[in-house]
Amino acid sequence: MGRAPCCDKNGLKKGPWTPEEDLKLVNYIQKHGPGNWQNLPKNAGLQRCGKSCRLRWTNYLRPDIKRGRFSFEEEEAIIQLHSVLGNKWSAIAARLPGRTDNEIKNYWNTHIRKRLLRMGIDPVTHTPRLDLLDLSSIIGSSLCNPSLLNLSTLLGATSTQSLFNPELLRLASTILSLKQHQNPEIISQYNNSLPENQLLHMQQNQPFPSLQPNHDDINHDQFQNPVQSALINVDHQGLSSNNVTSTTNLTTQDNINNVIGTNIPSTTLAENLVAHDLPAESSYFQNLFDYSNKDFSFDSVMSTPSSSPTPLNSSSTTNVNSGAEDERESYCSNLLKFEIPESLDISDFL
DNA sequence: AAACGCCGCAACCGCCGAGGT
DNA sequence: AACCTCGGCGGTTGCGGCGTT
Repeated sequence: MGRAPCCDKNGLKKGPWTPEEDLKLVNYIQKHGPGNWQNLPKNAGLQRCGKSCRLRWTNYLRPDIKRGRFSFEEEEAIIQLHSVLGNKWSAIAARLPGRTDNEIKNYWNTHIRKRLLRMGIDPVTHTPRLDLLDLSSIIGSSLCNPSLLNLSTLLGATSTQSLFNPELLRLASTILSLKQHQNPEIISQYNNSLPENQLLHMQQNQPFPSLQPNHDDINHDQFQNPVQSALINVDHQGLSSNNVTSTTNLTTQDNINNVIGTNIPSTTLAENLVAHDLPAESSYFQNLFDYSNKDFSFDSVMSTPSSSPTPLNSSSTTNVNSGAEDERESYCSNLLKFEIPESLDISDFL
């Protein structure tokens, strides 16, 4: 393990520590305490530099170090703390008893960071970014489970099953914008059925405003974005499966595929979470969605999901970590599924 | 079974700030 | 004020293990 000795200047050893060296270091510190690291190796009879001894002690030999896999709670804490503190590993480690900054840094770089990237979440800003989304893995996981291929569910084929989450909106945004460039005539045909003001939203092709957690200065007007308009238009302008199948034999999937010109399987965020091995009940994602939800200002208009036994908490901008377990589950439900009541006229909110 | 490539992680490197002289 | 030492921190490296071909 570790870097091999690259030099041996000053007669000091480098590279992996032997059990004998560890024993010497532990014995010395147990007797005398760390004290001056510069003098420690000489006094302890070690052919190491003080820095090397300090690192070995703080990162490996310290008795209060907790070894082994990170628990879900620890992992969640790391993600949340990182969203606040950034790469301040020592500050994060200070809040995780028994874990060292080096261990947390390694775990972040080898596990969490990659997982966030796969999910299309920028590990630096903690905001959803479609350009980071590993579509191939999502598509792959969807292909393995044909039941996930129901794009009509994603885009709200029935008004009681509408799903709204920023990642899917972002996905749809890019798909639509890409196809707008590739097949402008198709988009144009589709747009002909839309009111002018809604058409404008779709053609603006602007990126989503950044959904930065942990900031209070959320712009509540940000929910008026072209993607959301587009998706709501899809829902309201006759692309629902009921309307479509009543006039043609095409399914909503077919219609969407016609619009975007390709077969894009869909999956819900919950399925993504499962597929990427991240616990769906993570409050990090509750928060992430919470802020997205805040952006969209939908929290005040959403009704209780029919599939959820827990009423939607109307004050979704509160700190989810301080709530009781049922509240946590409620937020989880909100994270994973948004539903719009049949009677609700969404255009009122646009 | 061997070769290859990827991944995890311990350890090193270089920089920086605090404190002492 | 300038210099030096020390400790801390974040970034990077590269070996060993493991899975895949």
